[in-house]
Amino acid sequence: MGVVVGMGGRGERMVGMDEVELPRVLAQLWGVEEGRSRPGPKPAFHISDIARAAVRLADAGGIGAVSMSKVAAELGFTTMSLYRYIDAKDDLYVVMIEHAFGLPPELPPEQDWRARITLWAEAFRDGLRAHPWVLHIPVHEPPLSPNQLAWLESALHAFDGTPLTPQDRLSAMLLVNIYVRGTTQLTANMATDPDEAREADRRYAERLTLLATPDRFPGIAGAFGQQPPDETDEFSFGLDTVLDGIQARIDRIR
Amino acid sequence: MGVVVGMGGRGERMVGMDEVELPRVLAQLWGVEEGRSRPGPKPAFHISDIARAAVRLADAGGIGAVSMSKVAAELGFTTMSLYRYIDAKDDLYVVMIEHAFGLPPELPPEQDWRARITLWAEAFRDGLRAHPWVLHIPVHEPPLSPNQLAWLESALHAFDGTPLTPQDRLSAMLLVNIYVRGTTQLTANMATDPDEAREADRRYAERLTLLATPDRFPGIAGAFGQQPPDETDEFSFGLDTVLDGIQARIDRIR
DNA sequence: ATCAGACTGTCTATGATGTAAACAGATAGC
DNA sequence: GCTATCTGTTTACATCATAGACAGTCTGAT
Repeated sequence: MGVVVGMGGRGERMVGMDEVELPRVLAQLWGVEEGRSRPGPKPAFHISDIARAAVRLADAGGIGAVSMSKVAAELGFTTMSLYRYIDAKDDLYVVMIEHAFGLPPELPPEQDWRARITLWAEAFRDGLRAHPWVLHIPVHEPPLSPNQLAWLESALHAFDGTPLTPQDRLSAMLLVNIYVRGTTQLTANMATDPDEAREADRRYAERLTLLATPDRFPGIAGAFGQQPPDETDEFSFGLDTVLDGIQARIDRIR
Repeated sequence: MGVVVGMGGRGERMVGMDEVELPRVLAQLWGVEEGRSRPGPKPAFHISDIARAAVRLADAGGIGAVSMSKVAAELGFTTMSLYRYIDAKDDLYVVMIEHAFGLPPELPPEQDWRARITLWAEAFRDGLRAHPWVLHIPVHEPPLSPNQLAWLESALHAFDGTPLTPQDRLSAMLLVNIYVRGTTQLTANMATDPDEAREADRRYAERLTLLATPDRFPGIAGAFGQQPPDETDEFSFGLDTVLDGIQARIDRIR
């Protein structure tokens, strides 16, 4: 069992563990950072400081407010100092998400799967609402970081006690995950300022009424003509529909 | 009924119609471009040429391959010439999506809602698979362009004949829309080259096995341990679950 | 105690990028 | 023909991600 540092296929810096190469970020997040003392000056800060600063910037000004130089400035260091801790901007996104979400909620085992996955979904939604910029981060690869996997694992456990197969649980989890992401993206208006969000909604309704006239787009006109339902109700209403679908699948097995 | 050109709230160039201001892109897409002859040289090309060139670039090299200068070069013009047709990069995205998707499929009225929305979902999925970069475009505002609204309208009509209220139909449509986007994003591996996609899948499985050990993450290990199901089956399986949920809602009304 | 080598933060530099401003030529209606 | 307006182009700038070289700092081996 050795540790090797080298370059991966796409020119990434890699840390080898047991023959399997991991990008440095993942190795760091999983705590593979060997604690042994090494020559050279002590690091002035830690990858988590970077995450904290970046999340602070993103919470305040959206993902566009996060740049290597701005994060570095927030920490009081030069831009290039960040590269001693993080190999690339994409890796910064990984640690940001990891830091913003933390660990998933505890799911009470005494409740049924429906209550549990609902709890999970609401916690996920709350996380996304608190950090809407997460939805603007381009996803290139499936999750491998500790907290992300913990959330995944947590959701899968919500289906304990059901007759669903492991793959079924994965599909079901995916469905709920997708649903929460999707509605939050469309519902929680993507503006940093709430006033601006309200204004954007108003403008959208105005333009839609202008363009989607009842003669050309009767369906749209009908659906948007009424007043919009409460945001939270809308969420659980849609989620219930998804869960009804999963329930139907369970019933079909039994 | 007059037309006014001015500046909107966020400094956008606007074209006023009936008191409601529209960003120039939307006005162009909706064909408000007054055909009257004007002084000055004739435009060398059209907004749709830009869309075509940009889509070509994105299809070949992903959304990252689309920049104002690359698109301009593709057309044989200078970068800045594009700004005579398009106000900003975000507007380019709008016309790209509009051009890439075109009109929605015709939904056969003689079939039931389930067959119709399935057809719609599959067409949408096919569009996303043909132009995966669409999923990488940051969405700041809800859709207002002609083809996008046509797709929306089309999906709503799939529920004709059901007892669902207009809002219910909107929720149901949203659910299907979200589902297709979500699965496609996670399923259709986001690499341009299929070989590279397979390689990425292999690497992911490898790393997941390393990190998500059965003792720490039994759920994940169990779900990913088996071999992955066929992509298309997976799609319809999940979609059926969503539709079962909608069916349950219909049943509850009846 | 010394010292080589590894590691630190910084400085400088490069190539993209999105877009503003000023410009010279083209053209339609007067 | 004149003038206003529109065209594509040139030049310019701020921002960005990141590579490379550098001088100082610390540790472990000698």
